[in-house]
Amino acid sequence: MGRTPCCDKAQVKRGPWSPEEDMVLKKYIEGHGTGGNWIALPQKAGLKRCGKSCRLRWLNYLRPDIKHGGFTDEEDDIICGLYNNIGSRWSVIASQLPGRTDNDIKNYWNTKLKKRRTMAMAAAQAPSSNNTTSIDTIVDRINDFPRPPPPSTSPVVIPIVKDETYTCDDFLKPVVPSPPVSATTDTGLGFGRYDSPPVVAGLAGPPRVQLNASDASSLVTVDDGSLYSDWWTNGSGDTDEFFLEFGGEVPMEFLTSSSDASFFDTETRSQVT
DNA sequence: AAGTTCTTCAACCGCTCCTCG
DNA sequence: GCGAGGAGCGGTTGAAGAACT
Repeated sequence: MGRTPCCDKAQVKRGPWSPEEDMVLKKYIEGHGTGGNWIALPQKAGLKRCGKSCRLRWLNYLRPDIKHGGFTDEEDDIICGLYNNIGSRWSVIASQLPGRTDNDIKNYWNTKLKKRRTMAMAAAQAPSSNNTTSIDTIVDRINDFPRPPPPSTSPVVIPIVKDETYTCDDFLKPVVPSPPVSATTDTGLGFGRYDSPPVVAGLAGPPRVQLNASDASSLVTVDDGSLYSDWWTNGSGDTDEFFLEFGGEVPMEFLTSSSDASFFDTETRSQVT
């Protein structure tokens, strides 16, 4: 038994809204308000639409003072900065941008800003001409990487945007301070997803980091000729995001192959296939 | 000019959260 | 305290138009 659907899909119209439907919905809400009940609204307004569809149409398109497109540089910076701080909390980000909807911002991020960030990451990581780089450089790059916030059970604090300066072009500078570095661990610096011990690729054992080559940033050859990489991964399955905290002296020591998704055992420091 | 690929964004889906009885 | 139902949210899809070959 699934849950009762909010409306009968066979009875409601779907797809793009016609100007007539827009007018009916707009006039009804302007005259009566939503009544705090979107499910009942379409019937009252005489629309053959699902209540959720009406809500979405109103909030994302018909609502007064909505701005579409034409994001300013300042808005770009705010979105980038907030994404850096709180991740894909589009509704929270939208609340900081008057006239913008979460859907608009989400689309804008996915089509424009995400690409820009990817390019910025690639540029920041481009190996030097002799194809080697120092460990210090790698540590700097890793520290400068934008990263999603660590999981937290504490309430989300909405940043006060006006008191902070964000620049998209300078997006690699983290707004969130990096976690404190332990002086005793020598396992590198990075972050990714933590897979609960019993369920990673059917293997039991210690925690493992899932590395997904498609999301991993480029490997870098360091002075001694060995390969290093910071990384950013989406992982898959039932995973919990976490920050791996590594020491500052040796940033990474893993992953000499960048082929398909692989797992890295943080305890044995070996790749698990 | 025609076909193909890419980009954009409105809309849908399914999930979680919240409220109320 | 519990369950039902509505609201809200984020991820994803797909149609339409633009750009490219």
